[in-house]
Amino acid sequence: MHPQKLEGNPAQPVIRRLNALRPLSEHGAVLLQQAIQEGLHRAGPGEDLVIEGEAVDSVRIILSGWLCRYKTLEDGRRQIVNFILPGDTCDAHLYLLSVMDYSIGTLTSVSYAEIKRSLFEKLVANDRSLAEAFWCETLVSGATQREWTVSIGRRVALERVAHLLCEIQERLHQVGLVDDGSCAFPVTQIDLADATGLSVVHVNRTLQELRNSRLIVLRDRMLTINDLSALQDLALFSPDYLRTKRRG
Amino acid sequence: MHPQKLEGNPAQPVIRRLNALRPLSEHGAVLLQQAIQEGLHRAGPGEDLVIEGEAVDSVRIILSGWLCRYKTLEDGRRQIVNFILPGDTCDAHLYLLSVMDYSIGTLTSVSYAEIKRSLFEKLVANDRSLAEAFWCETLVSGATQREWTVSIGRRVALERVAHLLCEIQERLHQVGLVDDGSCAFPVTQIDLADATGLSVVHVNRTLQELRNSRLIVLRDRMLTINDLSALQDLALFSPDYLRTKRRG
DNA sequence: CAATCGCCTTAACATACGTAAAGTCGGAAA
DNA sequence: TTTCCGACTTTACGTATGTTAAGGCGATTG
Repeated sequence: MHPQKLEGNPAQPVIRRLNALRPLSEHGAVLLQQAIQEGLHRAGPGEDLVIEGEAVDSVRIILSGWLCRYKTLEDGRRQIVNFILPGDTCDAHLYLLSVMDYSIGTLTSVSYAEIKRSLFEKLVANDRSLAEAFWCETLVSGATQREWTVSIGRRVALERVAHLLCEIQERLHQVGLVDDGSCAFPVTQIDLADATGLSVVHVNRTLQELRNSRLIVLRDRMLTINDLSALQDLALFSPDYLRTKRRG
Repeated sequence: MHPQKLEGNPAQPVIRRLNALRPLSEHGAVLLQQAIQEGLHRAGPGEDLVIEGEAVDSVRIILSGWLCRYKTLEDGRRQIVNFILPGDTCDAHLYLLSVMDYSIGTLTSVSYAEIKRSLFEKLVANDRSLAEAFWCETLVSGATQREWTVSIGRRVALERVAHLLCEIQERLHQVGLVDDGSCAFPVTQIDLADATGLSVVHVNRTLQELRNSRLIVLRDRMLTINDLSALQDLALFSPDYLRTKRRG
């Protein structure tokens, strides 16, 4: 599947992402694109696509827009455990479990493809490269979750916020959504607080500090990282966990 | 595979655990036991079986003993991201990625089976129930990682420590290693601190508080939970994420 | 037997971060 | 236009948790 064939194709970020994890066969890419075309959906901002405790019977592939996975405690405390970005697949295999252990909410309006479990299983049965790519995605998402555990457990606020910004820009970069250090960043400080385990006030303080040291510009839902390597050093960020090289 | 066939069999906890995730075929259970018999190993306490940044080419199934997955930051800060208990499989599919994003260290002496990637792939290719069981294990471990993120991000110290104790006893219970509310607990307070994102001193304070309220007894590497439902309430613990029901 | 070591415990003190509250600002709605 | 609302910002203050330091105690070692 060559890049030039993908221009203007809504499946572009997905193919690009999966290809990076595990090169797709021509056949697999075609199958996947068909399945995506047939399952197109949209949702507005602030909607829940999946609710904790319910069963799901399909896989969703995000074509554009941002979402997050989150869990809530009985008393309302909320923790975002992951951001879901264009090209990401939600829950590629989670229908194997009986119920979801988290909710998925949209942060922006999103377009996505919903693929029924039966069709998804046919896809991965028919093309090994697809099956492996989806599994790699699940594994990388696990590695990301571990890194979040480290971040929240051991990084101080400044490092933690910086780390999250680095991660997001690295991931967007992989699907071609970073332009000269700038990318969309439609995350409110409330969301940022719920993602980092901090309070909103402290997230605000921390962002001010990053702004004052000229490391970032964050305004009008746009993030610009002025000095990526300085920010990465500050955050103790290494992109390895997000960059899976193909392996024999 | 009936329980009575497993008495004194080192593979018992593994079969038991996988069976709960996805009932194994007789054929699959036999294949697995053979593979385990042929790959038996031991390690002492305080050893690293896997080191962050290195490649692995095999899967390890823990038969007895405790381990943990951990990551370290450049300056030495360390975060345990998971405990690995008897019956658990390490990294069932992680050889798909090029390098490990974490280390695995032993907390006690352990016995385990090491299965080479090539053999493991034959196993799962030959028996669908095995393949699905291992994938379910990976998914449950992902759900656990998310719960840890919530715990560290949003639970206060007392809840957090209590939650960890509940999780561990639930998991040990599933493989038959809890006897009347008591189980082994070979985790130092240093480890506990690295797992909860707290300092050792504060872990100590927190344990004192749990002891003083008569919820637990923790002494000589043995943990007894006196009032499980009180502890679970305190921790906002729900075992759902660890209890995967089979699904059609 | 003394010496050492790892782990646990406690105390005193420091601080990163949370909470509460109020004000600003821009965009959407009426 | 006016009103409203959500998000951002800032201040003042409180506290959960971290840091440093020291002592105890059992197990191991020489």
